[in-house]
Amino acid sequence: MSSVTIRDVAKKAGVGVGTVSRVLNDRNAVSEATRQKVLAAIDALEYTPNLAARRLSRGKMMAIGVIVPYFTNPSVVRRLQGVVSVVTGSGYDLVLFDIEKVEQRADFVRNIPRRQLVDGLLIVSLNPTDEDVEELLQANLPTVLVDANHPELSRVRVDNVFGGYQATRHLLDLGHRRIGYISDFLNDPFNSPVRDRLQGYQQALTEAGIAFCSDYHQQGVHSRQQARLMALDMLQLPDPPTAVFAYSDTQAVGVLEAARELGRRVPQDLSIIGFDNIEAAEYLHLTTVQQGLYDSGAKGCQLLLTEMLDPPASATEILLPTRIVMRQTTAVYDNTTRQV
Amino acid sequence: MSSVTIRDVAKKAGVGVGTVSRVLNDRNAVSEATRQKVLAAIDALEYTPNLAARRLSRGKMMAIGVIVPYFTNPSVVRRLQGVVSVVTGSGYDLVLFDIEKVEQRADFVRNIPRRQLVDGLLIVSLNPTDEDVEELLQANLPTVLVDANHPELSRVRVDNVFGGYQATRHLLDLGHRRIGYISDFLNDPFNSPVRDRLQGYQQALTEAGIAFCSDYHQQGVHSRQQARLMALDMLQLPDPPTAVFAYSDTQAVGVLEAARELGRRVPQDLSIIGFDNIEAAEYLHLTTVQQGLYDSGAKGCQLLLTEMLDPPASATEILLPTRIVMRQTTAVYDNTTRQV
DNA sequence: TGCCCAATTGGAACCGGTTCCAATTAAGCA
DNA sequence: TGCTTAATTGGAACCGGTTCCAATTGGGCA
Repeated sequence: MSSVTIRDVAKKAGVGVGTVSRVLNDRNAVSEATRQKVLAAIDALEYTPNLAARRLSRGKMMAIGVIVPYFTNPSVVRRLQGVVSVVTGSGYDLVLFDIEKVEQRADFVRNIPRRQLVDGLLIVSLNPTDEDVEELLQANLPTVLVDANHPELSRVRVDNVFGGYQATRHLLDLGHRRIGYISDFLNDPFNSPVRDRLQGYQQALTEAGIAFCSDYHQQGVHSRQQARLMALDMLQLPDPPTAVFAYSDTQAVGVLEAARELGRRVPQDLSIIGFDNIEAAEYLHLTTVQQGLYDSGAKGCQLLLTEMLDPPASATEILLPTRIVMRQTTAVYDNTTRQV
Repeated sequence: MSSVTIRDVAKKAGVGVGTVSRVLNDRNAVSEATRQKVLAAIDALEYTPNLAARRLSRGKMMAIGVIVPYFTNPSVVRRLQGVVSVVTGSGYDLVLFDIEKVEQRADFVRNIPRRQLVDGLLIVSLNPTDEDVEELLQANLPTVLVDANHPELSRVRVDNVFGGYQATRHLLDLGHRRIGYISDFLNDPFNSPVRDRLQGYQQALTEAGIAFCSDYHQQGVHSRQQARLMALDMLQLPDPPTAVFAYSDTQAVGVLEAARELGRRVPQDLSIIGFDNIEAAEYLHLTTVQQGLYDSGAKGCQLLLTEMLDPPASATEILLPTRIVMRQTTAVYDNTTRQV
């Protein structure tokens, strides 16, 4: 509750407030003797600058905002961890906004710049609309997208078309011909990776001379449970897929559960590949497409800090690589040992 | 970059700044006609109050801080989710501090109250020292602990002694007599649950007339990998335990891996029980002691908001229940079917 | 009609920093 | 020694709100 102000310090040290401020901010136009006097006074009074006042007069909030959707999603949490690692020690504070409902999104994106709450903004796994971007640019608020895309904003992401291609190609290379894709809803305007990966999936199929079969694609809300239900359906088709590509590891786990329920052995009877390489993937021995979740957050945050210092002329794009992590849920398609 | 201020609005509306402020803050001492004029001016100028200025003059930051250690820990993340759910929509912003190194802790706890950055503080899974508490109380900063303990601070937690007792008792009830405990380091001053659960474990053993055997307790840094190594050791003792109680689900997964590596069937040859009931526990079919992770965050945050409004005379404690969630990693001890 | 009180309203002072400008001091040089 | 210039320093003005106090207005009542 110490409301000792800079004026108290100035009085105690027998100097002017400007001098104290200069000492606090390391402006070097202060003689060593004076500096020592001021530091002594600060120490004696246990003075700490009031942040709100500093922010007001500097016009900077010394905070960066992070907008995160569906905080329950492990891949989002992992990206956030990357962000946190960079923010901690940058001198900025991290203000977290969670979006659980679609309506909240517009509110946040609109209000954050207006409220002048933060000096920079990180938007994770959420595609902004053109109007959002307009608003952001007009407010002159440095913004970086992580795992999201818009031509006018700087961004860190992966090539999801290629990722989907890689996953599908991996299964094709193992000899699979009937390959399912279990995904989030395709028509979610804020989630473009789901469409990109489908595109990669279709590209790989086409390349292999296989026609896309709509029975082999199911979409639903993003959850293990829902993925399980969709997989249960798909695996009970008259001519079920021998391999499934799941949009996320979370969903792949649902597929794994469905397979177990139906008595299909993985990988002998069914190959499963996920996407993300979340921590659970490792101990479930799930083959997956790895993307640098943590890195995307860290890199995005670094990029933001850089751009806050000197605003770039145009948006930069950092593309992180994806790669297959082979574990034990995919195997060569071999009709002779199959039980189904 | 609209720097339209309250004075612009006042001029435009032809009223005084005080009146505009009153309209903004819903003080009802404003006539309807004036209110309309002001609102029209606000609309026309697209005015939004400057947060920093408001914070400075009100002396409130409208933000709550959350200190979180080891953000990588799934149980911590889950608690944080609970916190986020309550903060969102409370009108407060959430400022997140991550502590990865022990040295950081003191810095944070010391500096946060001083910097007057937040109006309330939530400390998750980190026991404050007496000095920390002294500092906090002196700064008059409302603080609530989540999954941590100190008699002078309000807190939301579980009875870890009882939780440890429950877990061990469950194994004893299944007929096990050689029961291991795999845990974090006991001497970590900031982690008391690890000692509490050990106490419960020992209590249950004593009650069953079983002497505590130090070979059956291993401690190490909190990670799946380390738990795996410790389990590997313990399971290769001449007279290995038939059941293991792991301090956390994360560590239980490590034990699960060790068992698999050694060819021990779970639960036929080895029973494993974890603690927390994190999401992964469900799809790994891990028997565990459930504690309301999400709830603890939500309740803690609610408590904090309440106490920020009217400071309580003394600290409150909310004890959340724990209960066994039986899944498929524990079974009756039956020597006849054992392979080891 | 005149007086009193309550409801509104205007605006100065304040919150606690930063910054800029003018003033003072000291150093450098002829 | 006198003058120029650079280095320090003090402190008023400012950032953009809120709040309090004094002033104005209008209604109710005798």
